Amino acid sequence: MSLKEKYPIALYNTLSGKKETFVPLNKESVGMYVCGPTVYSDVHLGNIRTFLSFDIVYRYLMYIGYKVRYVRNITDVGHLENDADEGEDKIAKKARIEQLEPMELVQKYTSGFHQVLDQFNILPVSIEPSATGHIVEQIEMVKELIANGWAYEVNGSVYFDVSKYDKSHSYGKLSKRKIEDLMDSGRTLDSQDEKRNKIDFAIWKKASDSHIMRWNSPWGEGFPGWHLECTVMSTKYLGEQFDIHGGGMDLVFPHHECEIAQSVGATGKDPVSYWMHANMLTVNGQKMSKSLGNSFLPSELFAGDHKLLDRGFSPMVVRFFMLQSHYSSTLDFSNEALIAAEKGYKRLMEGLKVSKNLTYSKGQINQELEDSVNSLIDGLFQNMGDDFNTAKTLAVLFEITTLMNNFKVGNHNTGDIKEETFNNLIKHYQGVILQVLGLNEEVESNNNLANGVIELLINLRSDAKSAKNYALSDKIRDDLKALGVTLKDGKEGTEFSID
RNA sequence: GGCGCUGUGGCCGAGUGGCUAGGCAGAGGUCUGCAAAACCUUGUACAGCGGUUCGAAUCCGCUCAGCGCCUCCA
Repeated sequence: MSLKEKYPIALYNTLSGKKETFVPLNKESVGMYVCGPTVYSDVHLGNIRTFLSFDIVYRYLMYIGYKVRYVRNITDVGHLENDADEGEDKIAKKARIEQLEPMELVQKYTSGFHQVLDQFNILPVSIEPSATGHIVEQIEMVKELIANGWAYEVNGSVYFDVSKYDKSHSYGKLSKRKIEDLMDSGRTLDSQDEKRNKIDFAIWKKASDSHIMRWNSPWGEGFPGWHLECTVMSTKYLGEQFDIHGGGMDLVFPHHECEIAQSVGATGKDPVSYWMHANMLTVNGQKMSKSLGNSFLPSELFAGDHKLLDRGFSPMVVRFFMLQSHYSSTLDFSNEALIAAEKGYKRLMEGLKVSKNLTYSKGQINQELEDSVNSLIDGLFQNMGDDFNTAKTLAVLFEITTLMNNFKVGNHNTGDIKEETFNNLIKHYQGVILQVLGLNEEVESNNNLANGVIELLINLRSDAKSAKNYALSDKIRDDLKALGVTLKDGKEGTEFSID
């Protein structure tokens, strides 16, 4: 029985508002689409949280045996600066400010994005399509939407007719909105409007004379609307219907709502089985966002170069910090919380190291321990399978960590449990930490010279201790500590760790 | 204004109607030449007020506080 059969997954579906048992369209494989960034500036930590959340989903699905095609787009055109369908394209505007060709700008921030993901050990996705690479497909879909009667053209722009769509399908079913409320709330556009109704959205926009990013289309030169790219690219790479669609909570409306309307309008099918949304990272209770000016850049975090931070924190500490909460809860970012997370992370990494040095030796089976170890292993999968609850999974990992230390110290013998159980425990303890949660050991000094010198000092200290020269032995210990090398005396001798 | 979410012990943060979350910090102990690490033990909790129930942090109502979406945003 494979892991994915043994441990079914329940996940919260925004569409139904309930936790549902995950049943993929194809038994062995999963199609997942996540809305990627608009590459007009550096990604901040809030963005990272979302991509991390889905990295966990991706990793766990693979760990339990699914083949996953994970598509995450790069938005490099179509996001307008202001009110939907008004103002300047973000990419074009930033390109002008930075005096770059739009494509240069896109390249710059796409590279930066990848670099940051890599630092956080977020795996590359299966396919990473860009909006500008799919203009032809987008034009095709606009044509289909017009042909199917869901869209209309005005002065070279094409809009989706939301009111008409709502008469036969329910627009707003994902975000639980009623079309009447939408009609009489929100801001009224002050400029002339080509749209039949204010809630209609652009799927193709005519390019003004000054607009640089433009393509030929049956409606003249223009560019695609924001929501269209995701519908087009998810359909192209995952099919008209696929399993999971994810993104940040702030994309539920209007972005994902519009995606559903476009898919249904174009293919007649509801595109997604499970909609998942990651909650926001907050700072002092407020959403971290560029426009509020409270965002942290990864580089500021690593260097501690931010007014709210006393010092820097490593990417893995931040990853651990984020995994301590559930993806669907808001998470508040603070100096104190990071310090606590750093210690917890180190404890877990020490446990990992201990687990690597344990070997099994046969003994008398302690049935009570045997049972509790088996339920710990089950707990790992049950908690991950319970809507990817990394917080609960970490709690189990810490319990196993204590057990690992007990094996090491001799409070328990590895032979107290069956060999098969022991091997299973080690395998999944390490597997969940490294493969599923993606918590790597930070690159310790692989410098042989440094390690050799530290070992030498440890030996000298040991000699000094034997000679009861505690002044010298303590000096060695304290001076090494000052350099960031912590010595730990144990039964088997002295170990060290480098901060 | 409309729709929705949150409020847990010193801090962060899980949580199924009845059974220990976990991490960090604190207290006591074991080990140690002393420390550190590790191990063992350990306290204060569910915003307020009502209600449902044999029993609620967990369900319902009201109040207070904070937040999100409704405009670009992960």
